[in-house]
Amino acid sequence: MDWITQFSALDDLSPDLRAKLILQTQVVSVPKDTVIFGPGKKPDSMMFLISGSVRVSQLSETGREIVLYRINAGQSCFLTTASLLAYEEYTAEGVAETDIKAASIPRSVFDAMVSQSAEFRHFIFSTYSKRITDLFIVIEEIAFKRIDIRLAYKLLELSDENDLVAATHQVLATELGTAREVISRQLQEFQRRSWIKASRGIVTLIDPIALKKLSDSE
Amino acid sequence: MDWITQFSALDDLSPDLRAKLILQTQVVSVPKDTVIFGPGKKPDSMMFLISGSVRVSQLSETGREIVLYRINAGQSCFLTTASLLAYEEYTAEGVAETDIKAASIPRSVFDAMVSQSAEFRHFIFSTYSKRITDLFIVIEEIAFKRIDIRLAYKLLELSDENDLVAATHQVLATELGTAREVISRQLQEFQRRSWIKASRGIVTLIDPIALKKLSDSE
DNA sequence: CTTAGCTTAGTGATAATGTCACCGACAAAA
DNA sequence: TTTTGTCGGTGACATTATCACTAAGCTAAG
Repeated sequence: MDWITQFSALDDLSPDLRAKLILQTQVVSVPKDTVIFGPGKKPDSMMFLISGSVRVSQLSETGREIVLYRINAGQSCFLTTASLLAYEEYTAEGVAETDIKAASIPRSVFDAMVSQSAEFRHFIFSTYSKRITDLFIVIEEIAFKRIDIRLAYKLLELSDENDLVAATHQVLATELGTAREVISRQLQEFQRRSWIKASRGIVTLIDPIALKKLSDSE
Repeated sequence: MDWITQFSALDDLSPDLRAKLILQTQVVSVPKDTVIFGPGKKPDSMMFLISGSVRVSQLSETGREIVLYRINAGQSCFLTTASLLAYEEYTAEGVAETDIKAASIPRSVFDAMVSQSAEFRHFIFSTYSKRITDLFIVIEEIAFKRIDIRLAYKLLELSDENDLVAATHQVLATELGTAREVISRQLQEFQRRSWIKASRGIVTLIDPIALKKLSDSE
């Protein structure tokens, strides 16, 4: 199966370039929880994610952590790209959140594709642009938004079709870059208002409307 | 005078591409304090900064603001690039901190250069990479570092050869994404310890060594 | 089944940071 | 010289972070 079909942004790639790209890349599988890159672990090729998701977070010296964004299927991992192109060191870490499949693209092939295909260029620059937007949003939120608003938003984001959030307080704290105790206390407050029901490792949303209202209140 | 000489990363550009680039770009002058791009103000071309500096900051709905990074001479402004390439809307704002000169590059010329020159590609990707690193650092600092440490660092960064910092408390607050009162109180504490002398619009560093020591303390 | 050991969550005390409302000091312009 | 706007100071209070500890729930080994 041709992995490029997963990348709708590359639909318009010319047949010969498409063939060339497939020929020169390799599909790799990586098990869940693998550290793809991080401090002291340089990626060895550029990754285009075919299935699964990768969580990218920033680590602090003090052991705290904040989730920056996620790479989903059909997106390229711009940190592996940037890391290989610009020889910069990053302090961020990328971890496979699920078992993943990715196309591994050598530097030289990447460079050739950028040179030869306007579609490929557009895809790459769009990816960069999207990530930068994500980072801007993270900055705005941690700098200016109240933690209860951010938590309400995150609960809605992480909830499944049954309004369940399978996450420990610590995981939620990491998502928002705060401390576990802060999350525990906020969840107690939400529970007191009957917006959620908290149990070990699971948060049940009872009143998602109320949470939505809070998360929207600037 | 050939503006490309200001961009050492483009030294290796081939003579014909260099000539082409100069021919197809326009050098523009922009006075200090001009808003180059921002919410509701899209840039109309990509900018390569020849002289001066541009301050890029993120605005919040509540009127607060945080400085994300600066573009200096010899660097390209990747937000104008990203904005024109990816049609994304950004909430960040770019302001000329000084009178500036910049090379204005049309989209089509940019695309052609990326296609035809490996050196140009490298320059562009390096710029992107550098900015992302800057944003990572900002996130780490606002999420995990104490404000006194960040302020000490910023004072050292902004001080001139006479250990003077020409900035109001409000400006320092914006640099760090915090409130003026917080800065006022921290400066009072620094002054109490005889590390600085504060007067209207000016901070004099009396003991930069002590400030350095604080800013280095994890 | 029971208990030991680990993970997860709860709590009080205190520190650090942010917010609000206001005041006074200073400086440039009228 | 008066007015006006910018800048900085302050108290009261709210929010968030940190620290040290306890307790509760889950799992697996004895």
